[in-house]
Amino acid sequence: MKDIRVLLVDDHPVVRAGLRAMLGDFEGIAVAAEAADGGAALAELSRLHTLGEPVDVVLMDLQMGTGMDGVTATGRIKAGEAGQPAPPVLILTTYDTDADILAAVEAGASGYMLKDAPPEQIRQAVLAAAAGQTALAPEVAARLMGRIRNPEPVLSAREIQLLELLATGLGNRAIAKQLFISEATVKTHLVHIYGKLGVDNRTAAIAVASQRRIIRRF
Amino acid sequence: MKDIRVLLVDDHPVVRAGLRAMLGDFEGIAVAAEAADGGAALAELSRLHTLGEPVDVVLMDLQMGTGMDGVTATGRIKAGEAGQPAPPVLILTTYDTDADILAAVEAGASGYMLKDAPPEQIRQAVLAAAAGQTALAPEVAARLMGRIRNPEPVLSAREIQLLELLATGLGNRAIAKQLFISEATVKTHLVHIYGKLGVDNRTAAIAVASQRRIIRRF
DNA sequence: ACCCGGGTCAACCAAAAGGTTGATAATGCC
DNA sequence: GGCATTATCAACCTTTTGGTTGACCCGGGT
Repeated sequence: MKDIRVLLVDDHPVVRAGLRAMLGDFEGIAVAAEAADGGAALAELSRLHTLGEPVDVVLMDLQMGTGMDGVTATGRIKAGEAGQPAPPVLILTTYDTDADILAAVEAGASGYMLKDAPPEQIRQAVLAAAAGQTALAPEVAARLMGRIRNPEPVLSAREIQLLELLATGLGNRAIAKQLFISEATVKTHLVHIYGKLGVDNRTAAIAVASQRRIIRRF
Repeated sequence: MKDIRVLLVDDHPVVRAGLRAMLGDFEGIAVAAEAADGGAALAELSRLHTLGEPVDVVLMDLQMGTGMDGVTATGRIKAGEAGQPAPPVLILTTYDTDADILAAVEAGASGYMLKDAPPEQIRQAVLAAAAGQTALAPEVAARLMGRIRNPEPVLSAREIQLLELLATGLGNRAIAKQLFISEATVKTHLVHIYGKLGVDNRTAAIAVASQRRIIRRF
């Protein structure tokens, strides 16, 4: 049986070395190439494709220090930009926030693993991905289950808009002026936001909202 | 010449494998042991110390998923809890915010490197640490230089500590309890912080501080 | 010895934010 | 037509923050 050919995509040389060593120790898995960001990954895939040596699985980090991020790259790979058929993309990242997971799945990822997973788990995930199956880390699966059972309150567009101004440090009066509404309305919105986020002051609201990636992060 | 014996401390098996492979390729450096968190690191150091095989350098991550974090572990190593003389601790982490750097240096770290550094840079840092010198990543060094040239507002360590609690959404009373100081003192610190950052409320302070990478945010 | 900056605390007042109730209006859905 | 949701505003009150002044202690440097 031929080895499963893997493309590593991660901006950290240390992590790439670790995966190379780890995967190299496994039977039936070979590291075909590496890339430091999404753009390089697309280029590598194209190159290998035209060489007639397509990769079977892409192991992709989400946050790259510089260059194209993992979600974008996944989407473009799945769109066939690096040759058809597009290989399965297995996300291997550090964080497991709802927004990250959803974005990755929407982009077409066929798995989501965490970097602190034991080697055996990563091996299983690569095999599953190569076989066309999906592979979720237990932690990730558990979180999705919890979310389905108990869906978190959804903020309205207006509330998110307010939250963004809030995060810039504006006071209620300034926010009111920005949005052409009265200060009273701002306060009403804030009360609703606090309720939905489970907090009782603006700084905590910002902390929770940015942690859940409801608003942008710096 | 005897090899430099290194202890790896990182909660990610992947990263440990990467460092093991990377350092193993270098002449004069050998990985003596590994640990998945600060507690395990202390235990390993003690064990090796009593065996008469002390390590020469500790390569330590800052944020461990679970267990004792890197700053705490560094402090306790430097306090001699794992045998005297305490080995130099080289921080190898992902983020380079003022808060992280200051905490590490205060705990007694003799270097601060970033995980996306090229292998050669990491090698140099390990050699420097083993020789009793300090080793800062160029990015970190540049930031410190910029701060020296610029007499811009320099926040004290205490003020940064406050800022971090602030960003979690705590009120003044809660912050006071956390730091074992009075609410009056918290307010005094806040006024100073506002002055230095050029703002007049807590949310704006958080916005500015995270934008200037004084504190870290998700 | 002296001064200075950092950290600590207190008292006071003004301003802002938080919490509650209640009301109006537009929207979309069953 | 009713119903729920969202957005809007007001009045009222309590709590928290912000701003100021002044004070004490400690450690480092001139």
